[in-house]
Formats: sequence, C-alpha cells, structure tokens
Amino acid sequence: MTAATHRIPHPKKHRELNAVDTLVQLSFLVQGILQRRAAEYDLSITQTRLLGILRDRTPTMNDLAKHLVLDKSSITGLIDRAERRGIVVRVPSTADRRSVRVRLTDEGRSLVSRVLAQFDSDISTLLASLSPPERATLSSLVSRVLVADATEHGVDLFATSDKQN
Amino acid sequence: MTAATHRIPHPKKHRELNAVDTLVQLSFLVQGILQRRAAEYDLSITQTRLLGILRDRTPTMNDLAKHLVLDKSSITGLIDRAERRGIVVRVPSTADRRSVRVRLTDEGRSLVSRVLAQFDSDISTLLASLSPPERATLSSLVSRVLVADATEHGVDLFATSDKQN
DNA sequence: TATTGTTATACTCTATAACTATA
DNA sequence: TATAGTTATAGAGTATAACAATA
Repeated sequence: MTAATHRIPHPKKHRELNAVDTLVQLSFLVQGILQRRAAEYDLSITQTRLLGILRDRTPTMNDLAKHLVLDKSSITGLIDRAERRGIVVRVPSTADRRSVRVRLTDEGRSLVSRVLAQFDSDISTLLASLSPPERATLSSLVSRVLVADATEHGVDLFATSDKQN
Repeated sequence: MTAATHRIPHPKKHRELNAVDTLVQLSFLVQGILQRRAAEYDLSITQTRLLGILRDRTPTMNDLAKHLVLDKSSITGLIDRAERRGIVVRVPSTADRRSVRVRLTDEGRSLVSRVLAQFDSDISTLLASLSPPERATLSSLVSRVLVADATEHGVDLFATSDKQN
C-alpha cells in the first residue's frame, strides 16, 4: 500500500489502484461520510454503533464491551453520556445483581432510526455510479470477505445473542 | 441499513446483506484492523495518516489541516505530539515567515514504512478468500466509486500538489 | 476467588475562541 | 484587513489500575 491512508494520494499520474489500496481508501471515505452525518445529530461513530446494537438487544455493560471491543470502563463513560442525554437507560439485571442492562429510550429509538436511515441514504448515493448488477457483484464479493473474516475469528455473523437476563 | 454499524448484526438468520450494509460493515472491519495494527506501533489512525501524507510531501500546517479535514489547532496538537516523539520536525518556511512546514525525520520515515507494509499485509490477508480475478473485479468496482466521489467533490484523485515553499 | 461495574487518573483527539506574527 | 499558526480551554473517547458489591 502506498498512499491509501490519506484522501489525496500518491503524486503519480493515474496509477493503478490495487484491491488493498482501494479498500483502505474506501473505508476512510465511508467512515468520513458516517462520521459527518452522525455529527449532525451530535453523535460520534461509537455512540451510533452503540445505539445500533441497542435497537434489538438489551445487553449488559459487559456485552457492550465485547461487541464494541472496548474496555468496560470505556463503556461506563459512553453510557454515562448517553444516559445524561436521555437516549438510553440503565436497568438493573434481575438474575445477577452485579450486572446492569442498557436499554434505548423512546427518544433513543427514534434518534437511531433517523440516523441509520440517513446512513443508508448516504451510502446509497455513494454507490449511485454502479449499476444494480454491479452493486450486486460488489455486495457479493464484500460479503465473502466479511464471512471469511468472521469465520476466521470464530464469530457467527448471524447469531442471535444476548439472551435476556 | 439495518445493523451494519455493529460487528455482530441483526438477529435474523442468514439474511441477505445489501451493498450498503456490506460496505459499512467492511469499513468498520478495515478500520478496526488498521487501528489495532497502528496501536502496536503506538500510533493512532490519524497519526498514521499524517505520516502517510508526509512520505512524499513537506506541507504546511494549513495544508495538513486541509488534507486531514481537521481544524488547524488540531494539527498543532498532532504535530506537537509527533515532534515530541521525534518522528517529524517543524521547519520554517522561507517564502512566508508566518508559515511552517512539517517534515518526516529518518525515524518517522522508517516507522511509516513499517506500519504501511503491515497494513498492506493485513488487508491482503483479509482478501485472501477472493481469487485474483475476483480481487481485480472488487478493485475495479471500488475504484469507480472512489473516482465518482472524488469527481463529485471536485477533487483530482491523482493531483500532484504542495509545491515546495 | 472470580466477575461486574464504577471511579480515579491520564492521555489522545478534536473543536472554538482569542491571540501573535506576519502579509 | 486577512492569513498562518499557537494557546487556552473544554469535552469525547479510550485505557490502566484500584476498588466495591456480588457470585
């Protein structure tokens, strides 16, 4: 990889971009789009991921730490700020009195729906230059990469988890 | 988009992933890989991007702010920390005595080479499940997305910029 | 003893506003 | 006046280590 870590790459005229470079550049492009959009709602990427997780789960702090690959003390701060803002609440776990579950409030649910809908629209726009069959090809290739990685790391991409309490 | 903002997505069995979802997930995956790898060298993604830019440029603080899309005060801090660490130096600009150019030190150059080589290797590994022609297809489709976006925003992806002083 | 979560602390990253020094 | 950069300040995000409560 030569210059894929910055948006305006190598000072060489019309060089061929390999799969590695394009993927890295794309990841910066996509993250930039998401980050700017989230910021319009006063959300960071991490907060948005958090809300996305909470849409169909009521995980413990520990579950969140695992999903987001963050230290549990980082989750404490993340939830503190989200709770202060009224988009999530801590609820005591009934089964284990040490643990705490985190739930979206109605306001949080509404917020995450709006943000993720915007994300969808933003990335769809980004892909507008590809034809539907091209998008399908892209999607299929990327899916294979995602599945291979998940398998590699022993993660079931489609698992239903976080059994209640 | 339903669940692409978190690594372990929707609790539905084997749902079809569309191009938007896969792209968003992929961007998180790639950024995670880069971030963890950079961290091994005590670098953030931003520091690594900075070093990547400096490999073939000696930009002013202002140039850096534009490339990284950050406020100039953020660049001050970024360069302060990098300079303290001995990987970059500030050099006075001869033409305009207000401005400052930033240059890699030998140590910085060596560091960025090692990190970017690792990035390359990491992302190559990620793509190992695709055949060479599939990688070429992926690369070509992603390139078109990148070029379309750059054109949309009036950026010449292949421009040579930052004329010295 | 081990696990869950919080607190104390420290550092990076980022922005806004006010400032200095040039131009 | 306008631009280049720094400083002061504030807040988010992150981690490590020590701690309390519970298992």
